[in-house]
Amino acid sequence: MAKYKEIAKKIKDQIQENEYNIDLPLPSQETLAKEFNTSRVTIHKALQFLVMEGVVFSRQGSGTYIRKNTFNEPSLDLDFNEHIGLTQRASKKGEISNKIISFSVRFPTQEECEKLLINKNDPVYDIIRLRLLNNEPFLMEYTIIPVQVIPNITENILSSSVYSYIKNDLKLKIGGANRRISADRPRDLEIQYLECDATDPMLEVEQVTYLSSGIPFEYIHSRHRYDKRSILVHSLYNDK
Amino acid sequence: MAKYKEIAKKIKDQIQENEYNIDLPLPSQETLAKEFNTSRVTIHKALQFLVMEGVVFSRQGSGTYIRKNTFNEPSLDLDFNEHIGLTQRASKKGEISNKIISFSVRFPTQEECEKLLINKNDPVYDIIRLRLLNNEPFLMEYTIIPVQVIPNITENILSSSVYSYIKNDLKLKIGGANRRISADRPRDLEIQYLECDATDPMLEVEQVTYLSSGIPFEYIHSRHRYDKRSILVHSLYNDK
DNA sequence: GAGTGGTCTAGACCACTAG
DNA sequence: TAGTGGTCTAGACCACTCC
Repeated sequence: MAKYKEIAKKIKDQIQENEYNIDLPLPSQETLAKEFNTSRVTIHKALQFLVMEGVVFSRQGSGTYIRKNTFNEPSLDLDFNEHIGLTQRASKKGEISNKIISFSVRFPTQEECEKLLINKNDPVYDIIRLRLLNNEPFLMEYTIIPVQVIPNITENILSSSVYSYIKNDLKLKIGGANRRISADRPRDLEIQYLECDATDPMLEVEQVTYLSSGIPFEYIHSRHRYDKRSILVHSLYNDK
Repeated sequence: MAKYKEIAKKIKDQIQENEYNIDLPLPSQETLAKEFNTSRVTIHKALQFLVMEGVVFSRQGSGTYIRKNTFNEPSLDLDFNEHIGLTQRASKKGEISNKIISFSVRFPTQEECEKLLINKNDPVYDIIRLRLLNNEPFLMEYTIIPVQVIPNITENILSSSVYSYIKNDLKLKIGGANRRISADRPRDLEIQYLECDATDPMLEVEQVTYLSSGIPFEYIHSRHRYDKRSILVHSLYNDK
């Protein structure tokens, strides 16, 4: 791991173990540079990294301070600033399991071609899964994956984690995702499987995920029970 | 403005004007460094900035490529990666106006004290506004602002933009925000003002906004008509 | 092996904050 | 005015990709 990330991790750990006074600035970059036996630029980069994670914030001329975050208690939140897949993410809160509702191969729709940057003759997997936490259903996921990009998907893989198949078996890296979040009414399938009422709102996340090569590899609609899920986002503003 | 941000802006403009072949990598960092008459570190920083904005992505050993984004057509999206306030943000799409439903001063609740890091004796503004695009209501906003942090708020300011009052008149900088997004049923007030049905889902954003000094200055619940609003987020993954 | 992006250094200067 | 973080440089080495 890069030195600046290691330093960032150490500082973060120290913050979480209350080794710094939360009301005072951290030691200056110069002090930290001596402490970690490195250059100030590297310390600056480490702190920058923590700024992006929302752990600290810096004020030119004043110092770097610990950020007192607001939404960190919660129950079943999905934090887009944590960079891990759903399975690992939610497993902190309990036992995640998957139920495969359907699994097939077909040709893509026009919209799927556009989102996944493929041709209409490139077959895609069409997967519908129900996801449960401690055996309680909380989300339905409609997944489209191009066969040529992620080949040889099996029911076994779908029951555990597609992400670890991609990372560990195919040795591919995941680069990022674009998401659109909205609210909607439930469909019949969701009323049935999520055991919710026809008047219950749904929280929908529409998402295209990319490999680090820039190739999109999945187009997902996930629809969440509104009472079991919320999404955390934190933003920085850079404009003057 | 910092040199690396100026360069980032120029490169971004060039990309948007199709001055680069979208399927080929950008010129190498070394080439760009010569072109912009600067060091490679500065070019690297500029490209890093564009990576964070989701404009390009880099692959070690290969090059830096233009990202073909997926959700950029839309109608009334709120993009958390654009760093501007609602008023400017949505004004691209039409005429934004505000209707003040109520405006008062009171002592904060326990929860408001915790989110805003204030004491129970520090008065807060309590503001309810209806926001309209082209005279059609699309969101209701419940805002709590500590009087001591943002003093002298008037109905006039509320009708235009609190953010520009903070930036232009008070000369304060906005640092960032934490948000929680969820879905919910509408309340009576929303059914009335947003002209929606009791069974319509609502998209809710709960948000604490900070000044660049780290002091929280507003705690907002905004509740959006589900058919008029979605939220865009883009994420990068850094884990190996 | 040649070319690419990622990281690191040491030193410098600047912009800003606070006493 | 002293101390802080923000930026920039020139040069170096490494890890990775692609031929």
